[in-house]
Amino acid sequence: MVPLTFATRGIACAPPAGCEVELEVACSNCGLDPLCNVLDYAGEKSGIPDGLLLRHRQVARGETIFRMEDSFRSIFAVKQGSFKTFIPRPDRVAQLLGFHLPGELIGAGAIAGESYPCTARALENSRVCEIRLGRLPECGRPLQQVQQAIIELLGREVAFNNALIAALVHQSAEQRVAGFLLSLSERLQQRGMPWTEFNLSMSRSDIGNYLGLASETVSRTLTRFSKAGLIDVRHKRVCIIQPEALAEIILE
Amino acid sequence: MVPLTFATRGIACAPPAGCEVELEVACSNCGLDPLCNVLDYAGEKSGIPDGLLLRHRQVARGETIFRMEDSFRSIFAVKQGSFKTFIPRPDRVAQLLGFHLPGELIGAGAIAGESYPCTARALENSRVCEIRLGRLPECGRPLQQVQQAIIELLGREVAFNNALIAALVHQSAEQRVAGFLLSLSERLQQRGMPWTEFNLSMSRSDIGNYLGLASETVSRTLTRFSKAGLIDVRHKRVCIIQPEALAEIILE
DNA sequence: CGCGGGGTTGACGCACATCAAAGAGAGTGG
DNA sequence: CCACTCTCTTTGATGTGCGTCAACCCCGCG
Repeated sequence: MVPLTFATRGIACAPPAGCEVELEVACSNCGLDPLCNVLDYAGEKSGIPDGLLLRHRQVARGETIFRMEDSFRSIFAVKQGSFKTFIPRPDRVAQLLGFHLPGELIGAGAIAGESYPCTARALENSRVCEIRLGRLPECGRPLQQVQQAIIELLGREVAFNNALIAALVHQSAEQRVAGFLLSLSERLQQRGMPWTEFNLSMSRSDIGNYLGLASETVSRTLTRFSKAGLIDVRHKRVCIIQPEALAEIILE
Repeated sequence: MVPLTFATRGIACAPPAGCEVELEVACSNCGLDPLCNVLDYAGEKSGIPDGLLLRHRQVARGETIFRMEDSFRSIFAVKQGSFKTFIPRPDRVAQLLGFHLPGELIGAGAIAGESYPCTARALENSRVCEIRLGRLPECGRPLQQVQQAIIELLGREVAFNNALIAALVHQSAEQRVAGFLLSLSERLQQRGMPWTEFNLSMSRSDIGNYLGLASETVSRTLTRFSKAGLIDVRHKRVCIIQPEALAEIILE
């Protein structure tokens, strides 16, 4: 069965000077790399209008990069750290839509519309690249190729969401949590980040909200996995010990 | 809360001669109308290469218009009848992804990829329009506009799926079934079809599979709604009596 | 007429939500 | 450095929504 992920993927940028490079996704591993290549951003500002590409903006933990209903301006790529996207609800607790790891895109869902359909907030101190998509025509690149890149990007997103829906609806709590852990691990691996041991930057209730479980259930399931020797959890730190066993659980 | 739907929307075609027109979606209400307009298909075959647009193909109940892994060729628009899309599973029962009503698209999720991610099967005797998307460059239309139309189409799909995921994961059986009924009704209304009374062309177990419920639960919930006077169900025929009350249920 | 597949209805059990309370970290201030 | 608080996490006890199993019903079809 398809692991629980949700996806949007990032914008290529030059690596920064003198910070923990190992925790930052390389441009070649960033989901927006294809788009950046089309735009010829790989080389330093080669003919790019100023302010069209904002590299490595710092975002503090808890800060939001856009809110629901804000008019659409940019797509963001996570370079470092992590984000959550959610729909604030007047009456009830907010509805979590997804988590975004290094190399992944945020805001792609708004491309077709006028405004962002959700709010995006940093789960930890992070860095993002930003492309002012509305100003793309200025850059003089062939629009056709840019559009093609966007279509492929959205297509992956659609395919992904379909898989996610199919997976989520029928799975037990154990399967969802196992899938969630494997999904995080796979996505980190895909972007060239450490993937056997990593941080759960989101809270248990965020995970529960995302998976449709109570936070207590998430907690219980994690400790059960830990006692069974499948993983090691200490606070927010997770180590995947037996990925095959987790995969087994998902398959029932 | 967002009602349960999933969406892809259709290709504009000329209405057929001498068949139950009231059960067939008008071109102006078809989801692919924007794309058709860009291609200038509204008028009869104005400069369209032969075989690029196939209008009003008959599809018998149970017939599949494409299977998973088939290489991508076309997007389909339902003109009449209904379809289900699903992922066949070797081990277990098939996983249902969605239902497609008149005016809605099928196969849009494959645009970015090489092959269809699911199988599409007619739930009743139906009619579809088909656009050979791979051959679009031949038509001489500005590719840019076509791409823009596709981007918007995919964007809607992404937004829709996000809403669906958010809704599905947290809802009770009653909320899911109520949302499902309202979703069907709204989608029919949107396409100018009869929407207070209509056919549930799919089986109870299809609905259950789609909503992540047992078919018995779907059945029980429907009869409960019926006894409460919210709807009227007789076999496959449904009449929505108190849409407001159903909407109320969804909001908890 | 009998047969078969989908639909309905009931009885029962379990997985997970809910409620409650105690434990553990991260700040904050003395 | 140690209290103190606040939030997040863990763990336990209890209730319930829905899945599962099983029987029966209804309708279409040969």
